[in-house]
Amino acid sequence: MNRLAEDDPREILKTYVSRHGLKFTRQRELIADVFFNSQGHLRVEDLLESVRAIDPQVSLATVYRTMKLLTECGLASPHRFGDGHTRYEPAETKEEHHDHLICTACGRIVEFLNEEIEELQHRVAAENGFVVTNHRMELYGLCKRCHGQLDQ
Amino acid sequence: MNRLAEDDPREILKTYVSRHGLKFTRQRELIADVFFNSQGHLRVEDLLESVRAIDPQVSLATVYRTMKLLTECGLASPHRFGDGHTRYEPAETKEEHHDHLICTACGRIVEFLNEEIEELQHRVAAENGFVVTNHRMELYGLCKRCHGQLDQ
DNA sequence: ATGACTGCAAACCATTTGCATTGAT
DNA sequence: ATCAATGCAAATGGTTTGCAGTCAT
Repeated sequence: MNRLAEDDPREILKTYVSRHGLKFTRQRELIADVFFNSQGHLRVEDLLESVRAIDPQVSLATVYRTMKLLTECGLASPHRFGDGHTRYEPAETKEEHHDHLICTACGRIVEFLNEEIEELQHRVAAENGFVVTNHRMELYGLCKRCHGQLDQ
Repeated sequence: MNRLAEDDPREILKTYVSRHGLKFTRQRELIADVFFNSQGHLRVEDLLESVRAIDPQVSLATVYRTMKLLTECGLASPHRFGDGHTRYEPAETKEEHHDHLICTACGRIVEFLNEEIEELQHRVAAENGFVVTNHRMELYGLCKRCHGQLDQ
């Protein structure tokens, strides 16, 4: 539960930024804070809204630029679930990779882990001569609630 | 090898179109022909190029509209592999669903089938209360050729 | 002081759409 | 003849970028 300094995303960002001759601005700090304290799967527009609740001057462009920066330093990862919006979630480590279930009725997004599938993916890739660096797997359908509602 | 009339995409399109009060135009026929005689995974721009080699008057908008129509009648399926372009491939039947391996170096796209993974996907979904209607799985990495080149 | 960052507005770019004309039925 | 489809150009919408002023170092 206790977060060590070297695991704190804010510290990672600070280090990355300084090592690259970049600057740790008020906006970057705010956007990163909002992002890491959110539930994930947020669109840039959503982040902007939350950010502007605190500082109404922040621009959309800056949120885009900051999320790109967070992606570069390995703290965020973008996902596109097909609704034309890029959604960001805190980056995962290799050991805790997860995939997504997306409810096409209510938009709910559920994360899941499955080691067996991961292994099979690597096996299939190897059979085809590929070395996999990353993958995406999304299962679209109806969640329990929406499936129930459609039944009479 | 012999394609029956009811399996011929052109016939399926003709039927769909007439049942819906739509028209089987010269452009639709041409675009469908080009599409079904191509290797798949083509962008709309690519299709337009091939189509214009035969009829230079065809517009981009018509190719977009036709690919949407082919998708509606179940003959084509769109994929987005993350380069900002929608790619179309001939629709698959339920029994022959496949997924993709994408080489991030040369762009090569390889299709594969894996029943085991499909089963696991449904199991995982069920465990989370989901009924899956469709899914996407893409494995990104380096194909044999590109992987070899990077080695010294 | 330097040069990276920001906010703004304009640009991008794949895709969609309005409209007058054309063409399949 | 009817009304859907086409070609064109303009619009859309998420995202990016140029630029002049601002701010972290």
